[in-house]
Amino acid sequence: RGSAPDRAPLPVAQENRPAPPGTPRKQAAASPSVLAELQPGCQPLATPPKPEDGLPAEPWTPTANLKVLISAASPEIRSRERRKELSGAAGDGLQPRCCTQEHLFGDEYEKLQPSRKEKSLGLLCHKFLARYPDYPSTAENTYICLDEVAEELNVERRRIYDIVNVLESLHMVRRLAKNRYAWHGRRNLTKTLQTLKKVGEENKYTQQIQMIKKREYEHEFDLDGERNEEMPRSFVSNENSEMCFVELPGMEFRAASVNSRKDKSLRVMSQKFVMLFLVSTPQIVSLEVAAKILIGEDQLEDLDKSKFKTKIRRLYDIANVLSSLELIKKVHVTEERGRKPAFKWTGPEVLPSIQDAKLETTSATSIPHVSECIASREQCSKNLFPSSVKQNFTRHPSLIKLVKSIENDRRKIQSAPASPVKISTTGTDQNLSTYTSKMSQLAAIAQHQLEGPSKKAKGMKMKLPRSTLENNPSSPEVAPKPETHTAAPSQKSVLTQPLGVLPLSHSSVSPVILPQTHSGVSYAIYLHPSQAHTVTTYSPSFTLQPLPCANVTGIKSINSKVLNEITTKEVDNHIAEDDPPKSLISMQSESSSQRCLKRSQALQENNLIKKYRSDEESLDTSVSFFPSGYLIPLTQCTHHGNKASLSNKEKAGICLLQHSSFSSPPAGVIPVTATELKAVNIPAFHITSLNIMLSPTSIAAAAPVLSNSCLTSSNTSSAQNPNSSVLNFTVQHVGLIPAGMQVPANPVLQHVPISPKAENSNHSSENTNLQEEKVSKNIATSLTTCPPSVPKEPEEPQTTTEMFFRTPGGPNTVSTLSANSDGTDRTSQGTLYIPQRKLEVSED
DNA sequence: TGATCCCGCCAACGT
DNA sequence: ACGTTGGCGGGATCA
Repeated sequence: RGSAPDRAPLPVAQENRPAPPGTPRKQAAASPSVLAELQPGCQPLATPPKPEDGLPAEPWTPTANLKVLISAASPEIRSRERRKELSGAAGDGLQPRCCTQEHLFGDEYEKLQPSRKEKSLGLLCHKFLARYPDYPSTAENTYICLDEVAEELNVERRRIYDIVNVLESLHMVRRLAKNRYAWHGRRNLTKTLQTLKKVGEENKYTQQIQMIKKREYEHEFDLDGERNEEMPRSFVSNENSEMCFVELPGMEFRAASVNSRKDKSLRVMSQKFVMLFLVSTPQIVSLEVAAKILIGEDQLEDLDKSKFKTKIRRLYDIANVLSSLELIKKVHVTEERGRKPAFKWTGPEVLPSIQDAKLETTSATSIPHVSECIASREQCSKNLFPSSVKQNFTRHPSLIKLVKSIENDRRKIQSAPASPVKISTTGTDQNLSTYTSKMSQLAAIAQHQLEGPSKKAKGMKMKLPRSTLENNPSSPEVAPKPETHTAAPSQKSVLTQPLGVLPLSHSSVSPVILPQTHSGVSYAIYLHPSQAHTVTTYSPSFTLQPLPCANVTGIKSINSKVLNEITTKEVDNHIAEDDPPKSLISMQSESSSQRCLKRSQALQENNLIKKYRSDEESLDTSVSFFPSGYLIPLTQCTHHGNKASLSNKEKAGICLLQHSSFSSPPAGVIPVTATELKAVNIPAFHITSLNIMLSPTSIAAAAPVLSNSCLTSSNTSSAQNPNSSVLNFTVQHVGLIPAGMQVPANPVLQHVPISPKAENSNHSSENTNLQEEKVSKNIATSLTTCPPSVPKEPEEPQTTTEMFFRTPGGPNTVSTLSANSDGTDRTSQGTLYIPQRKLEVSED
C-alpha cells in the first residue's frame, strides 16, 4: 500500500465529511463542543494570558507542576463523555472548575483554568515521562497501559498515542499488545540515534536539505530556478519514500505487528525528523524544510498546501514530544526572508558508529563519549545485531503462513505471563505509587527534570545478564572486544543471536539485507513497495556495486553531479570552519566495508538459519526476532503481529544478525542499502543477489541460502566483479582513498569522483540567525538547565567491551565529535560537508 | 496575522 | 460488531 494510496482514502473520506461539515461534525460532537464552549468561554474571559504564562514560566517547579496537575486533575476527559451525556447543567456540575472558576475570577481561577498550554502535548508528555524512569533497570520490565495512563493523566487516549508513537520511534517504548507497551526509557536511545543517523546519512538527508534550501533560494532570488531543480527533486524525493521505519534489534516486533497503516505515520515521521537533526551540521532544522523532506519528492513544487500544512502540524506534535525529551529545542532561524520556526538538536551527540569508533579507536578512546558508545553498542549488540530490512515486495504466501504460525506460537508463549509486570522491586513500587498519586507525579516530574540530562551514563551500561526478556541472552563472550572479531564467532552468533533470516524464497520477495552500516548498529527498514520503483537515490556505496543496469549508472552520475553542485558551495565554508578529521573518512569507508562484512556474516548465519529455526524454541530465550516475521523470535517481546499486515508492507524482510563482534572490521563486502536498490530501480531481489555475490567472504555458500530464487534471477548481475568493488572498499577502508572514491574496476558503475571544487557560493542560509525560542512555555527547559553531570552508574565491566565505557560526560561533551558525522557524510557523498552556517542563536 | 497545535471525527485495524 | 489506533485537518489560541 503505497503511501499515496493510503492517503487517498482517508483524506477523501474526511473531506467528504467536511463538506457537510462544520455543522454536522460539531453537532455530533455537540457534547464535547459544549465542553469546549464551557471552558473556552470561561477561560477566554478570565484566563487569557496569565495562567499560561504563570505555569509555563515556572514550569517545572513543584508548585507549577502542582498547579498543572490540579488543573489537569479535573476530570476533563472522563467527564467529557459524561458531559456529553449530561451535556447540560450536569456537565457543569461535573466540571466544577469551570463554573467555579467563573465565579472565582481570581488568580486561582486563572490557575485552575486549563489553558491551551496546559493541555499541550508537551506538557502532557512531561507528565507521561515523569511516570517512568529514564533508565529503567534492565532486570525488570515496566509496562505501560495506555488506558491507565490516559485516565491518570486525564487526557484522551488519542493524545497518549501521539506521545507513545513518538517514543516508540525512538525505541523508548515498545508495543507489546494493544493497549500495552513496554517502557525502555532512554536505555536504547543512543543506539537508536546512531541508527537513525546512519539511516539518515544513507538517505542523503543532508543533500536533500541542501537541495531544498537551494531551491528556496532560487525561488527567492529568481523565480525561474525551477529547471535546475529537476535533478534535485528526484534526488530529494527518493529517500523518504523508501524508508519506512527503522527498528533496532530487539525492538522490532511492534513494527511488524503494529505497522499497518503506519508507514508514514507519526512514528516514521518522527524518525525522519530526528534523522534530519542528526545529519545536519548545524543541528538545526526548520519546520519548513523538515516538512518538505518528509512530504517527499512527489510533491515538489506543487506543494500541496494543505498537505504541507498538515505535515507541519504533525511536526509540531512530534517536536513537542521531542522537546519534552529534551532532544530538541525550539528556535527561530532568521534568514533574509524572515524568521522561520525551527528546532535545534539538544540531545546527545551521536557518534557515527561503533565500527567507526573502533577504527579510530586510538583517537576515539580518548573521547569518553565514543568509548561509551562503543561499549554500549557492544553490550547491546547482542540484541541489536540483527538487521532486517523490509521491503516493498510482498511476502510469499507460504512465508506468510509460516510467519503467522510462528507468531502465534510466540504470542502464546508471551501471553503466558511469564514475568510479572512491573512487580516488586523498589523501583517498580515507586512507579506504582506514582501512578496513584499525582503529587508523586509532580515530584517525579521535578526529579525527572533534574536528572534528565544525566541519565545517559546509566543507559549506557547494559548488562549482559539481563533478564531474558530484555535482551538476548547472549553469552558474555558474545560481546567481544570491538576490534577482535573473527569469523569464528559466527557460530556463536547463531546461537547467541537470533538470526532470523528467512530464506527469501520467491522472486517477489526479496529480502534485502541491510548492511550494517558503519555504525555497526543494525536496523531494519521498511520500504514501501510503491516507492521502490520510483525512487532514485544516489548513494556512494551504490557505485561500488556491479549492476548491469545502464540506467543506474546514468542516474547515479547525475545525482552525484547535482549533489556536488549543490553541496559544494557550502562545503568550502564548512571546511574552513572545521575540518573533519581524515579519520572520519577512513571511518566511513570502513563502515561500508563493515557492512559488507556483516552481510557476509549474515549470509553465513543464514545458512545456519534453518538450524536455528529448528532450534527455535530452545533458543527462544536468547533469540530475538524480527519484525518481518521472517524471524522467529522469540524473546520476550510479544510480537503479535499480524502477518497479514506484514505481508502487505513488508514483503520480505531479512533479518540478519550481526554481531558487532563478528564483524571484523574491514571485510570487503559491498553494502547495499535499500535506498540504493531503489535508486537503481532494480527489483530488490536483484540487489539482494548482488549483495550476496559481492560478499567476498561467504558469498558462495551463503548466497544460495539467502536468496535462492533471488540469485537465480539476478545471477546475471552477479557475474560482475565483486573483486573490484571489494578492492574499492578495501582501499577505502585502508584509507588509501576517500570513501567517496572508487577504483574504477567496474566501468558501469563508475562513480564520478567528486572533486570538491567549491563554487564558494554561500547560501543565504549562512546568514541565518537563530533565535532560540523562549522556552518559558516549556517546563522542561527550565528544569533542563540542571547540568547533567550525573555520573553513570558504576558498572562492572563485564566484558572487555565494557572497559571502554567511560563515564560519559554530558551529552554535549563530545561536541567535537560532531564533526565526525559531518565528515562522514561528506566523505560518503564525496562532497557534501555542510558548513556550519553561522547561525546566531539567540535565546529569548 | 501568522504560528501553534488542540480536538476529535472517523477510517483502518485488530480481535 | 465492537474496541483500538491514529491520520487528518478544522479552527481555536497564542504571540
